[in-house]
Amino acid sequence: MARTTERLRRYLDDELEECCSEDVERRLDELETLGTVLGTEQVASELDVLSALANRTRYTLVRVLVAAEEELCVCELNAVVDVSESGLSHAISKLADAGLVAGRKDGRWKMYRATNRAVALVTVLEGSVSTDE
Amino acid sequence: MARTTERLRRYLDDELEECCSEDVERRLDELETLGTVLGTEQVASELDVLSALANRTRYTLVRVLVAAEEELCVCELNAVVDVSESGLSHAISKLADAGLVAGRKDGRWKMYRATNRAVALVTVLEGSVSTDE
DNA sequence: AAATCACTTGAACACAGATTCAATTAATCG
DNA sequence: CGATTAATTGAATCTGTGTTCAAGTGATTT
Repeated sequence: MARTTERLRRYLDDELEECCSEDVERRLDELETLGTVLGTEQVASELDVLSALANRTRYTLVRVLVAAEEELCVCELNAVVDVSESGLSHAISKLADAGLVAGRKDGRWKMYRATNRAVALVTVLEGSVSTDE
Repeated sequence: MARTTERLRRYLDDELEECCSEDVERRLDELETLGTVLGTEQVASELDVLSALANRTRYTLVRVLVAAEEELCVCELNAVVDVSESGLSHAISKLADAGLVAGRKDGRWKMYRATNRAVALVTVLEGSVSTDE
């Protein structure tokens, strides 16, 4: 961090014609603030969502459920991904924890649907990735 | 897959009063279609973006750059995350590959800014995670 | 031009995460 | 009720990813 502060000071020297240690302190504070505008808890929660989506199996499940626009049975989902029954269950469980899918029991079958959160994220991702690149 | 198909058949039996093997075939096709509406390449690209974001260090960098609404020097970014200089560089590199940040060299300093893609994703994530839960 | 500086790259290691197998729960069927 | 079925859970394993250390690049300063 000492190393970092030195370099930052030199940068600020460059940037703002002249610069005193107060300026460095102030800038460090500003940067600190940028990082903590939203609580750690919120960020942790967002990271959970991202981690849940960042996997081929799970992202495929979410994409299918969003595209389906209806709830699907676990046994149907089994047909779209290439993992064991158990692997599928683990995947769904992680998605449910992240609030990306929601389940409902119907007799001996279990139905899952995509949540609004999932729809919003998939939509933005599709749009963003297809347009600018 | 044989196992899967059997179960799916029983489910469809349950669902549609009666059901023949054609129905099962058709449903399998429908599910297949749902998964492949958008190309594999597109999905791979979306997964790259998600993987890039799904990490505390990298997500923090993106959040800070989005919040800053201006380009920041690497030496400034070094002050907001807790990794080595090298670790920071690797992180930025992965974000750049995913099209989430873009860099510009300015003399001996290097400046990075968040891309539109990053702004869109962070915005939706913040909104989605704070609102419905 | 040698030295310093800002940043990047590659290799190595250590840890986390994804998948599977085996066992378990909750529900229906005979 | 015992058996079968759908789905879940936990333990174990194996792969992949994040981080660091050491070395390298390109720019700037003296």
